Amino acid sequence: MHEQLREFNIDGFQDNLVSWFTLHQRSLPWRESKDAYRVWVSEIMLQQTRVDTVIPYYQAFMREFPTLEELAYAEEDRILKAWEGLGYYSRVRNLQTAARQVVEEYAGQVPSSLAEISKLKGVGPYTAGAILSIAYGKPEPAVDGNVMRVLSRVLMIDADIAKVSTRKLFEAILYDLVSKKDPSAFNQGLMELGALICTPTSPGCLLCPVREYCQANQAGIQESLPVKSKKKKAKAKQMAAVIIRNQAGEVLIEKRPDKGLLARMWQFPNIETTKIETQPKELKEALAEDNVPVNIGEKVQQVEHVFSHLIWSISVYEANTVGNTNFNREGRWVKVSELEQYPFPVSHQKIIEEIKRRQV
DNA sequence: AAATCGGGGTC
DNA sequence: GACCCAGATTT
Repeated sequence: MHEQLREFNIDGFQDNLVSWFTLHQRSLPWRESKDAYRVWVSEIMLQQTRVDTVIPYYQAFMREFPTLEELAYAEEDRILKAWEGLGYYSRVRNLQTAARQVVEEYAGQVPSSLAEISKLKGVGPYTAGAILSIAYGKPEPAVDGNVMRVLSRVLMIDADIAKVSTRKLFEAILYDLVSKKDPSAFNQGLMELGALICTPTSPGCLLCPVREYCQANQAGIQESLPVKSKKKKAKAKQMAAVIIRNQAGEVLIEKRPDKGLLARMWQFPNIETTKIETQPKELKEALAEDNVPVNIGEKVQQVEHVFSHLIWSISVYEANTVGNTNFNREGRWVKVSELEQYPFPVSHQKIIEEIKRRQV
């Protein structure tokens, strides 16, 4: 028994939590079935993403890719388009890689052992535990941000939840604490409690089904837990992007590199700059290098876009081709009406909106 | 262990 | 602005 659970009423805590979850759980689309593929997709989508944001994406995704096999062999632009606007796009590329793994190595059956499921691309400690407990009823810990907040308070633990070592501490505790009778309801109950009652600010302790077991509540310090170190703030990047039209009135788009930020999403040609004044000249030179001779026109838009670790400040210019072009990257000339077929990051969707505004 | 990787809701 | 969100991977 883990030392943090000495004198802790494990059975009472489990019973209250599972009963509360059974009675008060929200009706969510991924709770309609225990199918491992459906549970898996939902868990990947929910990583660092709110339930309300995920719901419409999940429903559309399951209509588009109803089975593991259909996802495994879909075109990459289709899966990125289905993820467009959700962020952390490597999630869906890893999900497809893993779906192929399951089809080819496990005959299409999502593995049910911790060792095997953990080998799947994009399936880390949390997701492995979530799928194993929810889809297969296995008593594995599933430690997400909700669970760390709830347990920090219940067991009055002040370790920094930003650290990996703290997540491991909670996993070790949960091996003893998780219900062996209903691991699915227990794990989902912990997360549901964190989402509905044991919230980051002003938790609803008066409504909490496990208040009698909560050491932080008894000490009156629930609002000061969990402890989490601050992350440093985002860095600003100045960019210049360009809407280039050819003589057919088409615009030039390109695919981003295979790795890194927004990998393999589409975008308008752009460069990083240091000075506003020289942006038109720098754009013209960069495009000439890529065999797209242009005349740069007016600046038509300023896009500010905030990521978690950086801020893009994009000046957007218009341009027209001069003579023949032979773009030496992965690019495409497309009609404005065709832009919506390609997956763009939100920052460049803002540019598309501006193009459409200026057309009407 | 720290940095990277999105986007949106909330206070 | 800062924080948070059913985190995983890379450096």
